[in-house]
Amino acid sequence: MVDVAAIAGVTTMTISRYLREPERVSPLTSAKIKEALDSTGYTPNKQAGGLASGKSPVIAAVIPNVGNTLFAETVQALCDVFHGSGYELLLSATNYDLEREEEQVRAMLGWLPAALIITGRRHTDATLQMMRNARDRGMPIVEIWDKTTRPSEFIQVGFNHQEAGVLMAKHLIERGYTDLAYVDSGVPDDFRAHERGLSFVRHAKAAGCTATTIIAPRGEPMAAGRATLRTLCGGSLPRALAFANDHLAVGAYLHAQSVGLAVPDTVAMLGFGDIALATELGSGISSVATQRHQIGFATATRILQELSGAAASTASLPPELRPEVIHRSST
Amino acid sequence: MVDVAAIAGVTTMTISRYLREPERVSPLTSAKIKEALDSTGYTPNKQAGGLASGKSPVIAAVIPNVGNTLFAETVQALCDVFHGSGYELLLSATNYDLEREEEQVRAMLGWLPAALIITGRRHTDATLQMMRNARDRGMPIVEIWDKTTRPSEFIQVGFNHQEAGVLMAKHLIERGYTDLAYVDSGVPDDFRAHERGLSFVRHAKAAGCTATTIIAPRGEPMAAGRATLRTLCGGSLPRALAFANDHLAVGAYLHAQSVGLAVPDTVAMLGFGDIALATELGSGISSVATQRHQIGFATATRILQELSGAAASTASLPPELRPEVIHRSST
DNA sequence: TTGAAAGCGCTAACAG
DNA sequence: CTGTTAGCGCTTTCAA
Repeated sequence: MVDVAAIAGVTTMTISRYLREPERVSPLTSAKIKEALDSTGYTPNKQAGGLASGKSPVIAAVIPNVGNTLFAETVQALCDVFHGSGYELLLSATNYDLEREEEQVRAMLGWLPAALIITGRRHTDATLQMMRNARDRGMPIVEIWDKTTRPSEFIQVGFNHQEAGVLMAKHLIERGYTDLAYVDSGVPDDFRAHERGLSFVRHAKAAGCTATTIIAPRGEPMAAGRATLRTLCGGSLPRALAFANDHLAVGAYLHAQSVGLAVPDTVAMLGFGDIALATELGSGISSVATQRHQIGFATATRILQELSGAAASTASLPPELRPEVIHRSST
Repeated sequence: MVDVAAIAGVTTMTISRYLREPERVSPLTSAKIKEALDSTGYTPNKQAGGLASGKSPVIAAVIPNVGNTLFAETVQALCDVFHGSGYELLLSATNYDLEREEEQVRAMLGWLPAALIITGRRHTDATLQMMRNARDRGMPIVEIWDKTTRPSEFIQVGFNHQEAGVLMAKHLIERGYTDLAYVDSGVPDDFRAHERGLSFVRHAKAAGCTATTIIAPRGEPMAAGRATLRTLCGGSLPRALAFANDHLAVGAYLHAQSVGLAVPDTVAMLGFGDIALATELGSGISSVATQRHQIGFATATRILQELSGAAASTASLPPELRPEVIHRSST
């Protein structure tokens, strides 16, 4: 910056001002600075800037797994919205491990990000402590992909997984099935999937149905779905299956196709997530649409709003992200 | 840090040292510092640290689209390897737009990242200039998902797309097909897909086959694949189709199933990317395996190597990431 | 409209 | 093993 200033014949202060509030620099000076800037290929050092100003144009996001389509699309939406707003995205993956989440959050907060996006509402005590501290210092903290029924201490952009579980049970019951099972994710810390399962089973039983939970093996999810159905075929096969996610459902559906099991006549299947494939496969797999892109979009929008100083009261609430069963032919 | 130092009864320098080189602090002092650290919940300010040390524990990655499974898995691998190494990942998405890429690179370089990961080898002149400058200052720059046959000015971790195109053509020719077509991606800036297509067609023609290129519509790729096949069925259907990516192939495959077109007897299909679904669908779609996880892994490993000061000569070359046709039943 | 001075929180280099 | 000094590159605040 010193070089640029020397070339333009001004002080660094003027350069700095030109970069942040160009309207406060005279047109003549601006022209000189512009030229100097081009000739040097200057890139402002953001660390120095952040240190001096106490803010940093970074937004931190902590996600279980970027490789998962659901989260990947949410992240993509974040990138899209933040692009052009001047914020960068600092990303980290926890691999569904709360300890690792804690480390990541600690590391990210060291960057004094303008906001923190974190997945879900379950965190270690230490993580929660850090989140509260940060919030109290004015940092917007958004929990995504979950939503409690009562008001929460952080902003939440997502939906209620208990309701989602009930929704799944209701759908199957309405379609006339009474012998149900929930195929749960094999990932121990995938709390949201387990939560849907619990309330699925609870609701189904309360409605007088048979309902059990089956845990899919870990590993590649489609293969796990396939394996689960294979195992079930060995014993007693429930009349209708609700899956923790579409990948499991797809795997099971494909297995059914390959062994000639009729869907939904012999076994009905309901997925969760509504990935593109659910529409395309066979005559369509019924699934719960979750608006994963919308979650990213709403989160980013809400954060930008908060950061631009819109009072919490005026800040419009995130749009309703209520999940919805998309009925296709597998149920 | 001043507070922590006061509580522990030492100077900030000792705290700083404890955090970075704990073995150089006496056990007694360490214990006190540890306690002070816990009691305050101190989080080091990374901007200040970076500014002072001239390095920053961040690695920048510029990717076309995080929502795409291929890149998402690469990114996931990056996260996994960098986790624990002390580096964070600064991520941005270009949406296959070189202008946007330029902006992003400029913004990211402002963080003085320890390394830069960028997708592909085509960039605007300004981007290239920035990359060269950075490299000359010692920053490892890695171009991923591509590889030129000649030595390149940057580190490349990926494979050669011309060879991949030839590979696809060869596979189909070996299987006895002579009336071929390449279904290209509808994304104009997906250069790598176009490049595979060009050499696919060139090789096929040189081998005496008929070969054309068909451009898939933009939009959701499976739907695009389906639409492409539907269109082709209206006119003359080539005997074998090579697709720019597996999503297109899957869409087309599903369309074939739904209209009762025999695969591969009426039309053969070869995908690219080898996503999990290619294995699972029907009796399997032949596809080119690209080791997308491996690309992330090799990139991260290589970068850590360079950063740990391993001389360029000793740094082991990234493992061979040669694509490979996985033959299943669709060809 | 521009500049001067001070300092953000940390670490490098050296001294003790 | 621990402390002192200086300064990273920028922005804030105030003065001209």
